[in-house]
Amino acid sequence: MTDLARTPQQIGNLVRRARKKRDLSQTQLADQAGVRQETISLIETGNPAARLETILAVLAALDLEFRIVARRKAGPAEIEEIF
Amino acid sequence: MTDLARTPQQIGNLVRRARKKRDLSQTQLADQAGVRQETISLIETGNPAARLETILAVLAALDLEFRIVARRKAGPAEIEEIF
DNA sequence: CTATTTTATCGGAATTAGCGCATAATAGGG
DNA sequence: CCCTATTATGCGCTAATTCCGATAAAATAG
Repeated sequence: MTDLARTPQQIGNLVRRARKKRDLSQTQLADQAGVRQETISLIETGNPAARLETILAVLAALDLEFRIVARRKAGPAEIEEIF
Repeated sequence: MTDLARTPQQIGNLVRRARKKRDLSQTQLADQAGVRQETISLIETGNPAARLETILAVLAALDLEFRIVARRKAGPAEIEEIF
């Protein structure tokens, strides 16, 4: 489970994986994050213009958080981290 | 340097610190990130509705990146991480 | 294969980022 | 102190999220 989050797609994939690991539906996660199911759908599919506060709310609902770190050269495991 | 980024404010502060460490003005950073100086100003002051792609572009311009990790209990050093 | 859950999508309304252009306000150096 | 570089705001505009209320479409269960 790579936690690298350089693109909206990667973030969306990580959100989806974390949500499924907790056996939550988009609707359930949406409720906990205070947003709509539609919004979760957009985020998981990589909406690049999502609002920062929305992403943060979703991560918090999943007991996750961002960390800002020095950019590292992407290793083989991270290349094209689509799924 | 705490890289915890739970709120737009924390992210803004981290961006500002990283920018200054590199001796860049908002205008210079804006150019590198492909946005406007005003946008950098807003981000640094904690604009909660900033677009995700904008934040990612700014971080990339600073050679930084997000990582998504399990939320940890905020230690004493992170409490009220305003500056 | 059918029914139910889950996810993706639609129209409209409201809100707001980010752009262009421009200028106050603030900070810093000489 | 003053002048300059830097940062914070301003207005009009376009574009796009997000909300609301629903509903297709897709996936899963029975």
